[in-house]
Amino acid sequence: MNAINHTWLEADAKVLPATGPALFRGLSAQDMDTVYAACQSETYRDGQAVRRPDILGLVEDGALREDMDSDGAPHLFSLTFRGELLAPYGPRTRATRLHAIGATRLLTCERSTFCDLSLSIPRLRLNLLNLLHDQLDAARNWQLLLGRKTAAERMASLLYEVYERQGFPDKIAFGLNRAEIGQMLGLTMESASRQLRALEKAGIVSLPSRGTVCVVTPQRLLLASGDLPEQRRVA
Amino acid sequence: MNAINHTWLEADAKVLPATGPALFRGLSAQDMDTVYAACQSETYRDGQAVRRPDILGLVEDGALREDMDSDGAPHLFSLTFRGELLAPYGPRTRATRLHAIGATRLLTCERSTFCDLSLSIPRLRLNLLNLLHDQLDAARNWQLLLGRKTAAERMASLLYEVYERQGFPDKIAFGLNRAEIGQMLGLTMESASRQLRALEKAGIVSLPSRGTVCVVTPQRLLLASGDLPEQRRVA
DNA sequence: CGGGATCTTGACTGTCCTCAAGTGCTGTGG
DNA sequence: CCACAGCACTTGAGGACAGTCAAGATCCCG
Repeated sequence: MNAINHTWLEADAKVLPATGPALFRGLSAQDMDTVYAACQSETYRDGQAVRRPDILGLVEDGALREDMDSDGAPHLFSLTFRGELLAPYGPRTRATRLHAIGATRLLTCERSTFCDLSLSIPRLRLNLLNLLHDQLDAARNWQLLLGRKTAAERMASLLYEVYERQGFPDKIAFGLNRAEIGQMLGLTMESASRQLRALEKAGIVSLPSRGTVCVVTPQRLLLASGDLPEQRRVA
Repeated sequence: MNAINHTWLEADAKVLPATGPALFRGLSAQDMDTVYAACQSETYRDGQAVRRPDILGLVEDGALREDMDSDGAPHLFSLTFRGELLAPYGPRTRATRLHAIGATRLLTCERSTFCDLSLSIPRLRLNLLNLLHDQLDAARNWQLLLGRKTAAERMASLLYEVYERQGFPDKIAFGLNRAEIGQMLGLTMESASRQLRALEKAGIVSLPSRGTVCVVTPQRLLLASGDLPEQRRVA
């Protein structure tokens, strides 16, 4: 390793604890002040349409759903939770629509503002790049889910992933109905319902009310998702 | 639009015709010389394992396959053709392996070198970001394919996509067997074979030899892929 | 020409989708 | 407080599509 100072892709620095959003990893408190001063925070009600940010959208609170129009009807495509970045859209991105799930706060930034910010805080660019990589990873994992998993494994995977991304809460508040869960998993409403009930009957989750799921035995949920390395079949 | 000059995310410039790799879009001939002087060009034989580049890998000639290990056995996951960029890997990327398909030339660049390059050629950073966005788009389209398409539509989609990405050649040389085609599409070898033969019987493609597909009627192939907007069912 | 790998095809099975009926929430109005 | 309507959800029966298993055909190589 040479010691040249690269402003764009610098090595990891330890300035802030790794608690906050990944976008702000490694930023000093002073940097954060600069960022917040430059960005706008927008608030949305449950179900309200969200304007897609120019380049950067960070969910500060609540959650966002992204719906895609394919074959006529819109269908739920992805979720973005608190602390996560909205998937950016490139020049050739399919049209999707954003809506708030519950009361949601979104930190956004104009393209030009972000450019200025990233000039003074190079670390921001590195973080954005890493987040893009993460999103690519996530998309690939989802490809694995849709291409190679059974309905039961898909449901378990989705539940565990949401459980994990929401920080292992007592109850995960989806705000999604069976049809929407099915859309994410490439399943019908009926299949989604059946799989969810099967997990409930197995004692892995409980369904106290509509749109709410409690994970009772996380290990067994993870096991059911087929993502544990021990499950690999012998060649 | 204000006229502030942003070195990182500048507006489109027209310096070179849009023929070459998207990574070099908008670069002057002089810039290109700088890039090629800084990067290494590696040559691989058919089937040879490819060292994953640090940050940047551009396929100058040939093609690369990327295999992922899930549930024990490796399976073909994605293809990168001439002029395209290798999907970058983030801090949390699943382990994948790269192999050349046919004689392949790969332009690579050290992380530090790329940093230096992008300092002197800011446009390079913009292009890289746009390419990342494109890859995210592609991953999402593939999610759509795996989640919502039938076997027949998947096969047609794959063929048309490869046909398009290879520049509409007379014959597309896959270099893949039925099992590998199936892996990409979330199908078995037998299903892949059946779907290919169905397209052949329908006169949409011809299969002159193993690993080779000729697109006879591109329109009908595109139609079979289910990606034409006219096909959208009325709500 | 022969051997091995790849591909094709058929019969059967299983998973998930479709269609349909029924159940249980939730909010509203009497 | 109850009746009711509307909606989401559940459950079942049957069917379609893709997977599995197995046999046979074809190609490619030496």
